[in-house]
Amino acid sequence: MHAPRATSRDVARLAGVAQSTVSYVLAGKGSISPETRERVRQAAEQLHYQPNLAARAMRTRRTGRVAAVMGLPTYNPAAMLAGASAAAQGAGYLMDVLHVDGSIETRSERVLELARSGQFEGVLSFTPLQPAAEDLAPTDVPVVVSETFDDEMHAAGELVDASPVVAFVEHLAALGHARFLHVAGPSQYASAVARRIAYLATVERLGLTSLGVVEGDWSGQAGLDAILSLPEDAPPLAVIASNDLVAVGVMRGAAQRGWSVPGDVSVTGWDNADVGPYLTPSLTTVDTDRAEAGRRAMRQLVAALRQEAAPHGLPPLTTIVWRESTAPPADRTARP
Amino acid sequence: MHAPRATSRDVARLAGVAQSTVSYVLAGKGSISPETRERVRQAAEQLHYQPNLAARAMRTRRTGRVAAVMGLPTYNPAAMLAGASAAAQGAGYLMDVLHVDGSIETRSERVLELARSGQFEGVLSFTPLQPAAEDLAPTDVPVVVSETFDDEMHAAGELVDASPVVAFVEHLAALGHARFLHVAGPSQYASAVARRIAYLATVERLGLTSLGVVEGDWSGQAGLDAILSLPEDAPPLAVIASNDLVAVGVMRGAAQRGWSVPGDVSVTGWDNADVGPYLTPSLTTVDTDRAEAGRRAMRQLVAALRQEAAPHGLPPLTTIVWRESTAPPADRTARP
DNA sequence: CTGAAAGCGCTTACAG
DNA sequence: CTGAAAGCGCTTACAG
Repeated sequence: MHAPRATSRDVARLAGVAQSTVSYVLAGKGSISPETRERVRQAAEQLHYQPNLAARAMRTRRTGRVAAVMGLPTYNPAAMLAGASAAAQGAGYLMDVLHVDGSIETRSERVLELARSGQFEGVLSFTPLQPAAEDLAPTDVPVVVSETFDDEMHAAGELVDASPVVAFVEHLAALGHARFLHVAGPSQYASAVARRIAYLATVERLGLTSLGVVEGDWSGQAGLDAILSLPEDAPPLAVIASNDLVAVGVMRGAAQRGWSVPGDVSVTGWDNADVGPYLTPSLTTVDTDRAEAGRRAMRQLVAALRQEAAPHGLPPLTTIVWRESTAPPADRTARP
Repeated sequence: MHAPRATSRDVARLAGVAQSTVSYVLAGKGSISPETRERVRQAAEQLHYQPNLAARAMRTRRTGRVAAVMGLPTYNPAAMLAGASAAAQGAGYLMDVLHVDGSIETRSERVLELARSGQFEGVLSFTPLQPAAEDLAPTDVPVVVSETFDDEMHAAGELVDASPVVAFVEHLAALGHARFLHVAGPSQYASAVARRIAYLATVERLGLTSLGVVEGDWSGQAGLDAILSLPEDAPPLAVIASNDLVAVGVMRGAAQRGWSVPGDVSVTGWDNADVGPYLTPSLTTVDTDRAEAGRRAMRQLVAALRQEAAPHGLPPLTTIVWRESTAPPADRTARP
């Protein structure tokens, strides 16, 4: 049943040629006669021959692999990894995914180990690292940290990230909303900070009232608690939640207090989760093109490998999806 | 800034010893004097020396790595991979994650390539493969397909998988429900088939009425469509949905038709998604211990690597979480 | 206690 | 057109 692993030597023996000839034939290099070529190919086929990549890597000093490192999983990273993987393959690399966790120091150390292990030609990190990490890696093994998920406050990331918050507040104000609440993400996250700043700036610029910024942990409970702690006269108001799960918590809180959504409480999410369109009311949210984010990040690594400049000034990855959870405020004075 | 990659030769030169001595010291083998040991260790530290794993693998014929192969991502695989990774590390292996897609033939071929590449000591597949794949791999590279997600109908997997369906129907019947509907998953999935069989058998055994089994694609739309196509006199009924997303679609469908949940329509999900507790009503569902599933699968691979028997007869991985979406049927005759 | 040497399976200049 | 040989960086018997 089981096949023993064949080496190029085995193939050479079966084909009656030198081992180096096998190597030439399979690499498509050298000048080998068509007959020999065919004999070798058949022998290789018959033995299910496949080059030992460890040996090849040692000889060529090229592994053809890059590592993609992730920390705590961002909400459904599959699409992002698919994009990165496709970009890697397009450039002639295979991508492995590795998970690291612990403090930023631990993660940085672990990434350096990967870079020094000789297993990878480059490392793309989707988790923040110490700035020094990119410099401590071996000369020929670039380490690139994806800006998309960086903990630092890059100007580009900041603006791109927060622009939907501005659009949300402006649109809701145009619908007639004057009172807002923001259930923010934890302030360790650059994206959470950027959105909070954008929220406060926009509310002030438009002369609106903010009932506050509540810091949450991206959980449904955070949204629920935020609503339950509001005064009875809070509605009508508009809530900018840090993600869809928080927004669902907000909706439940509203239901518990007898406030209607979207009339008494309009709410926006972030992430475009699968359930969004099927909630009642369906949820207004932000869709992020994760596959494109992955592709862009990998292209940065490939540019570093080729010692080229990385592409710049690309369009934002986010799109707003308007649904039923955002509407003009209900006229509460007209109520029974 | 950048450090060139150091080899054991570099360390030996710096420490003033033979290259083989470096190897002995770092492996903790051989009998090396404490002084030499210390000199070598310091030199290695100073140069950030780290053994080239490709070279080590070639010499030892051991890579210390196993591959975990996934197809289309199961709903949030992170916990499962974390469990598998922990089990691998506990057994002295590093785990890489690779994604494969395409037909079952393509995937099987790709997995065999991995097994023959010399990069991995074993392969654990979380995606179904052709039965022959496990036999065509090299003698010393076991390929194990995780039963948890197998497409084939294993007796064990079948029973374990479907038991919550039995419990759902029994419990709902005890609450007074007599009319049921099942929105099933696609019949290519073993789990979908097992649940459908369990549903039909239980409904019949208890003398209940089934309004049918609708085959869906795990989407919210499937749940929505199933409800919209029911006759006006369908309620009160209980819907067994194939997952939480489908269940949310069912809830939206009920809202559109003016049917209350859980009074007119009780509904159960599957997966214990994050949003479940915050929906209105909150969703009764099935929680699967994904980390344990990953651990068990990896233990099977490790058992194969050690040529030991795999553990058997383990308790099920599922727990039912009862919430608000399941309740006694409303008395519709008493309605306005 | 330490070092010289073989060899893992490959690729690639080089000699025939 | 083909083959013998070196060497990638390691580990490990073996000789001193």
